[in-house]
Amino acid sequence: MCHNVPMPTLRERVRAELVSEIKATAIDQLESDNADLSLRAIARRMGMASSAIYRYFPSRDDLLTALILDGYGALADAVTETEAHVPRNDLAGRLRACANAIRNWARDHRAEYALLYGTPIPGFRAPQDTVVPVTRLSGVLIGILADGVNAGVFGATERPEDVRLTDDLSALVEGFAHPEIPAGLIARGLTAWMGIFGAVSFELWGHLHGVTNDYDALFEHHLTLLNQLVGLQPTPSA
Amino acid sequence: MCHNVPMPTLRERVRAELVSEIKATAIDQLESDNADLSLRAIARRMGMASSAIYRYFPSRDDLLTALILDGYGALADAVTETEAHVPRNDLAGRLRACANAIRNWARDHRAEYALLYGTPIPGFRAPQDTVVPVTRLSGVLIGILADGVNAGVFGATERPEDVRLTDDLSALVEGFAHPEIPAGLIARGLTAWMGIFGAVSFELWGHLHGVTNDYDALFEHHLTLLNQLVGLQPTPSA
DNA sequence: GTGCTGGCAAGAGCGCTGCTCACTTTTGCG
DNA sequence: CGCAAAAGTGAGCAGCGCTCTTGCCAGCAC
Repeated sequence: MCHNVPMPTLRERVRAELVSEIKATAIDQLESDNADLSLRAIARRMGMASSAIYRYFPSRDDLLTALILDGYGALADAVTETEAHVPRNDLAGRLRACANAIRNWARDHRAEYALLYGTPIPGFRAPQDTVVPVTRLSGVLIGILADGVNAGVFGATERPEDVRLTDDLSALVEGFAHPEIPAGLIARGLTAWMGIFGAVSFELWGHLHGVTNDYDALFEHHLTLLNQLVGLQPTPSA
Repeated sequence: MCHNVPMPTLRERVRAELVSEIKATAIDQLESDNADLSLRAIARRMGMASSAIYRYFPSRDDLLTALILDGYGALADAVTETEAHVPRNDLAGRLRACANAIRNWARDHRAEYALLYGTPIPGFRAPQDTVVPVTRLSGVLIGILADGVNAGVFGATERPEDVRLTDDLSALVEGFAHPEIPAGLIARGLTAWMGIFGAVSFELWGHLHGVTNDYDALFEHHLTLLNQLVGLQPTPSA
């Protein structure tokens, strides 16, 4: 009865191994074929009976939900890792790094990005489970804004706006950011945030086809505009 | 052999009727159930054999393509119609009207919006066919920018940027807009455009859940920010 | 009016899917 | 070693997209 002691049985270890192999195969199938994933195809590729999959995932939607959860985590990892390498006082650079990390991760994991930020086809995507990694991701942006408030970057230009945020978000901001971030600045951050994901989705879904061939340059310029929209200077110190 | 004379045979008329009834049933099914559309279900609901559908649409993807095409047209209609009711010199109001028309249409046609701007699941979405209504939609934005250039609204503040647009887009701009629109302004318009669709998608796909309960206010403020980003004053004359 | 032809509908059928269930095999603990 | 729990199997059900054969029936030539 080793309850909370993380001593995995060999059974449990091989089970976890198989679980992640199933997920890897699923992502591989999603990524290669643009078709939707098929449990039977996964089982076929893994050399096991299709019914055996159900020992590990009770349904196809549960597999998808697991993939979505992993995806949010992986994206948050990529963003935090990239953003951490930027000097803390280079606020604009940090936002750029976040946006580029999101874009690069999305381009490298098209299918997963589609799962996260594409059409939420079925009825799953349990919000209770995804809230943790999503909070982790948005926390990076909030951290940038908080540091900017601390540094007095936005100071005089910002005036309170009429956007009412939920108590959840207010609590989240309070939890993440030590200083108080004015609601107007949060709103500007949201505009930038939605602009980033809008641009990434537009690029990936082909809505920029025929607009430009240099997606990198467009995105860079996009970020410049968004940076000055939230009130961040290109390079404050360097 | 009434070739180009639009004299529809009674056969052709009832056929067109049935085609649009199939499409309506498909959209209804997509809208009510959040499931993906099933030709058999459509046939079942219309009281006909499933194989009969194939007389009108050679495949399920062709039906989807037709729906996407109609969707782009309907969205372009809604936007142009709404934008036309705004005084021509109220450039910011026209952009607001476009954005609100997009958002309202998306909220009223969730499934169709998902088809247009969600995950492009299969391999279809023939770009050759969708280019016309898409051009019609983007032309509205270009028209606003062109009128702004004519009025000298953006004048001094705009400097050339390093975003290289495709020849296609340049030709499109030339075709639509009589004056020359600087590439930097086009880029700003694109940022606003992607910001609008990003916000609409975020709202519809539930990514603003727990952020705010007042989506209207957030979107309005979002538009204010985007308007001042492209350099449009709230109300230039009124 | 009769015969024919071409579009329309129906239904069986193929291979695929998610999923269930009865069953056998394997595994690891007591 | 014995045995229960877990893992894996294969048949089977209902649904799907799609095809093919069959039959129906309106409209035109004569």
